[in-house]
Amino acid sequence: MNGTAYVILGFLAAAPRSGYEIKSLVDVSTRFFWAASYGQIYPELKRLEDEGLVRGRDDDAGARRRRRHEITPAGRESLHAWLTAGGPLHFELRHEGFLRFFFCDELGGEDRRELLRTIRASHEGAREQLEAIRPHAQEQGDEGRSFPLHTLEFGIAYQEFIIDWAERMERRLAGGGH
Amino acid sequence: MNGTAYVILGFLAAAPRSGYEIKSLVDVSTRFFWAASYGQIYPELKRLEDEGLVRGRDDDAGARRRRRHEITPAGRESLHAWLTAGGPLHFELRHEGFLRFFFCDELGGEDRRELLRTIRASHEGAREQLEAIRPHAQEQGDEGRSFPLHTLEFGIAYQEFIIDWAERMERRLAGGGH
DNA sequence: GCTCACATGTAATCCGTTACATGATTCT
DNA sequence: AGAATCATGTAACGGATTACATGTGAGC
Repeated sequence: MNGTAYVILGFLAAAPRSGYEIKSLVDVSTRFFWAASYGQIYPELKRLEDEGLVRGRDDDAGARRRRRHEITPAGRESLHAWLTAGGPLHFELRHEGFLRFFFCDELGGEDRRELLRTIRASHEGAREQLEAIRPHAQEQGDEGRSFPLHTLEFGIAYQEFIIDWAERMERRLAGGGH
Repeated sequence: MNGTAYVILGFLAAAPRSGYEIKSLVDVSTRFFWAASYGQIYPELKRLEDEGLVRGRDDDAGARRRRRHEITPAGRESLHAWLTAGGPLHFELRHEGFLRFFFCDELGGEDRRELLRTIRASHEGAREQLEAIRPHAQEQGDEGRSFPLHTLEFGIAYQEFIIDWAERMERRLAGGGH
């Protein structure tokens, strides 16, 4: 079972959802530290159904064709087991900006500062996207789920940490000359 | 061309290397924000050779069978073009700890604090690994390449930022109750 | 003599994205 | 009428890891 399976179970634990809804929720919440695409979600929903962790039923209530997925008791158990499991946590970062920065000795001073501006700009963009999501997290908070908002606030602080670092480094390289 | 190709070009820009050496260098430097395995490096070296960005020769100097790879002028150009390219930077984070934290409303107070301790412990581990690498980065600094050390120091600060957040959140959840 | 580090590669597999194909409904 | 959104899926592809296969040389 991979992380994406638990994203699905996690959202289904709060309410039954369609695959489309799960994807939309991911896009306004977990995507900055755990993204997921349709190409994963639909096959994974089927797999979870086969394993008995999710039950899917064609939904005739609305006008539109739609498949409603519910978490099963076994699914809840599996989710809880994952949430409380010991052992190492999967952690993976791929950051092209830092990779370039690492090789910055190959560059001149102006190119270096330009790179830092690019890094800063991209994290400022990410911060804005997170800020745009805040209303959704706040709604979750109003409904008694406070951790989506905690997570979002961490995410914003995380972006700001990198932005501040880039700023400091820009100034340092500007001062030191080259 | 993917990021891993540029890791290779970046290291070859400083000195000719074998595939094995490149992998070893990655493991003591870029792996925390850009990892690479043999399964990527060897085929990628071949591909870069086919494209004329790298020249590989069987090395008879040492006793051991070994293939020595040099960057070509075209390779240097390609590296420089990548280092100074505009446009968005690839950035990807997958963090199982935050994913769990996001779904923490499903848990009780003690389980939440335990999760935060697990998150903190894993980043403390990462920080130690980075500290262990410091001598290598310092050597690079002594040889005139200062950005590996800058990058490492950022990496350590990054780990500490997350550790501090986890600590604060632990205290907050301990105080406020569940 | 044994083990560790050096050294090169490939194959299977996994995980994930992108693009495609299809179609209904709602909003303007 | 047309565009956007809701909705479900698959196929092709790419990127990366893991495990495997093989062998040499250096130091204990």
